[in-house]
Amino acid sequence: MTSPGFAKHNHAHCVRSALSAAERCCAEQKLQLTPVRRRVLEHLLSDHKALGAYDLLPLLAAEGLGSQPPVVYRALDFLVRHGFAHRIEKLNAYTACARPGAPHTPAFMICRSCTAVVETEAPAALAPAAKTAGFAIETTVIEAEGLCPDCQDAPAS
Amino acid sequence: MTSPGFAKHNHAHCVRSALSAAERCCAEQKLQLTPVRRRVLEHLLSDHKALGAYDLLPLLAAEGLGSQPPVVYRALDFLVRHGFAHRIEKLNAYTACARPGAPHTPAFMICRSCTAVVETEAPAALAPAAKTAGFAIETTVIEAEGLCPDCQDAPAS
DNA sequence: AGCCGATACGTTATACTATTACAATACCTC
DNA sequence: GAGGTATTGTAATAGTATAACGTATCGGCT
Repeated sequence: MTSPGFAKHNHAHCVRSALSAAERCCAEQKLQLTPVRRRVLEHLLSDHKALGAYDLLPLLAAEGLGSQPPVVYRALDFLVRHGFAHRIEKLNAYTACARPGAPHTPAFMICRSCTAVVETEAPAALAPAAKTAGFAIETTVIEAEGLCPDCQDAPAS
Repeated sequence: MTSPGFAKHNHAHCVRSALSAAERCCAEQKLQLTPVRRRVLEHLLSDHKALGAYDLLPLLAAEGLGSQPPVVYRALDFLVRHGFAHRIEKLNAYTACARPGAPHTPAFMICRSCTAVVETEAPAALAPAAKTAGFAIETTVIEAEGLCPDCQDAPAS
């Protein structure tokens, strides 16, 4: 499966497959996909956008789950640590992973107009520079901000 | 001049040349390198590390300059907008630019142990993916976190 | 059954990062 | 020297994240 990009797609399928991949991974690794964690992941999947922790909080509260910041931060930490979600540094926000289960180094394209976020695979962009400098890379952040195809066509709103 | 990397270098020269480049640019473009802005830039240059806005604040206050957040955020905004400094998204912090005046797209290597930050040139890593997706890139964030050569040798402190 | 350790959740308080809004000042130009 | 622009000073507040503590639940063990 290639990157879906900004194109329309069968989103219901997209959500289902991500959720079942997460379930499978959790089962294999004896991780607990608890109600809080599951609901946070579902909210992140509901749309290809990034949500801030404080966007998620009222959503959880409305469902009778914890309504204090640590609840959602812990769920996000779990999802990020196990590769079911990613943090978007540029937005201080979080988005569901497009390839849960498969280890990968993601890169993101962020539309500044409609806030859509598309995940793609990161080329090893800094490997040569790191080698030269003797720097041992552990994690990489690659995020591009700009305009998605739709928002280029429909300019200022 | 190639990227200095993490190697030792003549830091006094490094500071002087960055400052005079900033002065030259400001003169050419009729920008004002005011005392607040100049001191912030000097603090950012003093070390190859990233400083948070709230690290700079007491430094300015000790010099009789403004001591409220907007003062330092405005100075940082000026420096970043005109290419004299960069924001490190991963750290919510700011670092002096290694090539002031020359337009460029920077990438960073951040040591998680000693917090040193080295700037290098960003390859156009996402250009192919963006082209495929029809995405128009405006700005790019590329930051690698890991261990610098020194901190690899001297492990846990 | 009772205990233990590990894991997750609930809650309070607080720390850290950033911006809005408005007043005061300086400087430049005409 | 009047008006306009850019900059700074200051107070208040918004947005993001974590520390610290207690409680609940579950599984394994004796």
